Amino acid sequence: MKLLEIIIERKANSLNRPFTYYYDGEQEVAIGTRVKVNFNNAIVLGYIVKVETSDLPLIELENKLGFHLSPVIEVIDSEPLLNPELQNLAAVLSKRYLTPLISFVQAMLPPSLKPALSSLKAPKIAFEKHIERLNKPITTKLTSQQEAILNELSLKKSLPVKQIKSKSAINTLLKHGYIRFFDVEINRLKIDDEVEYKEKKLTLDQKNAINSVIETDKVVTLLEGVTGSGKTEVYLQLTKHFLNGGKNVIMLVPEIALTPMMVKLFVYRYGKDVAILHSELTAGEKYDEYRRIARGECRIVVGARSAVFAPLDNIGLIILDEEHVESYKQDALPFYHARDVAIIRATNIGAKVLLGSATPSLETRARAQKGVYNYVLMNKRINERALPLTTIVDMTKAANLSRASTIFSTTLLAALKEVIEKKEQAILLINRRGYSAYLTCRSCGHIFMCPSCGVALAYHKESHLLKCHHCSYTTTMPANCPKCGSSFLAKIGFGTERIIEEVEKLFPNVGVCRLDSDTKQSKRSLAKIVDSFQREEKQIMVGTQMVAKGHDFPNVTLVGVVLADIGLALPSYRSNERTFELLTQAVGRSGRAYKEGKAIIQTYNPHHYAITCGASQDYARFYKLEMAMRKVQQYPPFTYLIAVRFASINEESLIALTHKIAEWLMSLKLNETQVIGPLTPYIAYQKKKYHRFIVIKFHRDDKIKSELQKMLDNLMKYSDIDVQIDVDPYDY
DNA sequence: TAGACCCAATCC
DNA sequence: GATTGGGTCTAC
Repeated sequence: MKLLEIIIERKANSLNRPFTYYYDGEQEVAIGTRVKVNFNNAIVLGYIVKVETSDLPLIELENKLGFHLSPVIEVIDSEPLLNPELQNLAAVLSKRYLTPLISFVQAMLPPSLKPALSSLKAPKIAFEKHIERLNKPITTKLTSQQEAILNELSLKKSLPVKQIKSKSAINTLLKHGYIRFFDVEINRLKIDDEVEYKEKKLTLDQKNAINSVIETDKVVTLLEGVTGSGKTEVYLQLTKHFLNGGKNVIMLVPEIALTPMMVKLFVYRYGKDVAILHSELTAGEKYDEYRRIARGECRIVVGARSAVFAPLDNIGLIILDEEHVESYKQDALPFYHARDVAIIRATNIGAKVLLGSATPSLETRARAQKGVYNYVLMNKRINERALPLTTIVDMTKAANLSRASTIFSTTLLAALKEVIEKKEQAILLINRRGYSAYLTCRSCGHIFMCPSCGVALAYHKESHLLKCHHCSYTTTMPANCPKCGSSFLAKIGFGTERIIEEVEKLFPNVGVCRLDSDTKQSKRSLAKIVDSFQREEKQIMVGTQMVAKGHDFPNVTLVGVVLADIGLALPSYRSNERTFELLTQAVGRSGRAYKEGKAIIQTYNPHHYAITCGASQDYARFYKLEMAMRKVQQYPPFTYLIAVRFASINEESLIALTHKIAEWLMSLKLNETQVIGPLTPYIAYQKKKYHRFIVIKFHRDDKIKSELQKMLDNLMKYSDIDVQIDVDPYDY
């Protein structure tokens, strides 16, 4: 009889431990395969983490172990889902991030293979029916169609049935036993590789960068290269170098939807050796790609965040393009950062990591500066192109405001007019969806709030709804104030919809389109909007930060940031960095081809360095000033942060417990460690639960994680309180 | 995390 | 008398 230790699909801290079942069936059982079991009156899938054999009878085993043993209902897989390298990585990450092991195992696998009951209903292998020739000699008279099929079969060995027009010819050939059907596994993902690529001659900078990555004895290299310095070519040629050396490569990009070019280039260059993994693939496509990688049929994986877990063997290099982009951090369980996972994984297997960015995250840049990472700079643009001429408009100065519009300054209005007259294009960026930021009652001051989050609801004109931008709550636009009954409701602040309206009012005959997460509902509509703008059917595009990313519109000569300050006020130590990055990106959209570009930034903080440096695309200065700020405030990279988040239906017990935990953490008197809180988050009440959090700021992790682990173990008793730990949080 | 069990409130 | 909802407990 086999004793199996399994972890089950539930992602609760209190269940983050193995449970033992017995199995006396015939099938092979190994670490890393899934089993179906009965767990506390429910059928769940478990994932085997240990296998033991025993000759003792069941009753004696139960006595020895001290609990009742249940049988495994079914063994699902015939072989392990994860190779030993990934098994080990999951275990390491679970410890590092203080997160249930099962959540990492699930993150590593496509929906069809996840240890979760839902995987059994997910897509299976897809087949296509083919025919092949049997070696029975031809004894009957053949029609011309039958003959044609046999001829083709003698050349190609097998043919997909759906390619053959005449069903009856197939049937006759089958009946005579000349051919037979068989199934061929197919790949549901069709990759578009319509792009021209010629290997480019490298500049000196690029050659240096490539050699530096190859020659360094450090695991990580930061490639800081200004926009247009040719980082992509460095990635492609480094990939070639590693492939030639017999090693495989993972290429991570922030969001595939916004950077289709990178995928196309790799696919064009390496064809079937490339697999693609990202969240917009269907479950079937993910499954097919995953198996191709696991079977060793590919040598390069291009993908988003979770592709860092690709089951690729023999990895020599992991590249992260746009290393600073926040989407590399997963903001739900398991809270990992793809960059850190890449570094851990590469270190374990003796591979290298290349981080590329024009504006590296401060942590990365600081480590490069300190010599922890190898540091390569490429600050020459290949096609020397002037930076856009950027103007910062101080919206606190009355002289800058225009009579024609409450939103656009005279400067931005004039620039828009000029673009329209010249038949060029403009992008207007406003980092807020909807029509107005909130709705308030003119007579009593009531503000319409989300009942589940307690934040102001945004008014959306197109759908005529009040929407919560944090949860899915929506309600119809009320006619009267629920408090005083007044019908004088004011829409305060503005978003993309309002900007569109303003543009249409001011420039009635100009085509305008909107790009934000409301209009991008589906993959197709995003592409449609982008396409129509690309074909210059529309002259002005209004959108959220989405418009600032990736796309290349050669005829855009004006970028207007309607209100640059929105991000600055957000409660996070990273808000300056976010604002700087957004502005740098936005400004960089202007004048990308031969025409000279302009950018206009409207702000109430015209002297804030995040805004001035963003406007002038001065990363070096921003880095210096922001580092000074972080040092004073003791934020990363000068410290490490861990956020411990608590949630409960019962506010009183939540407050009591979080205070107790904060006091306990402080009483540990850990070296150079600061315990902050309990704090009330921006969204203090959500999904019927109250929220609090504690932040731990520290310089070195001597004991913190082990103490937090103790806390989690003790907290198992309090089932009415959820605890989540976010290592290296972004939203504090 | 989710089902089971218990108890009380609520309904026709 | 049956049904619904909330709180608590536990898992191999």
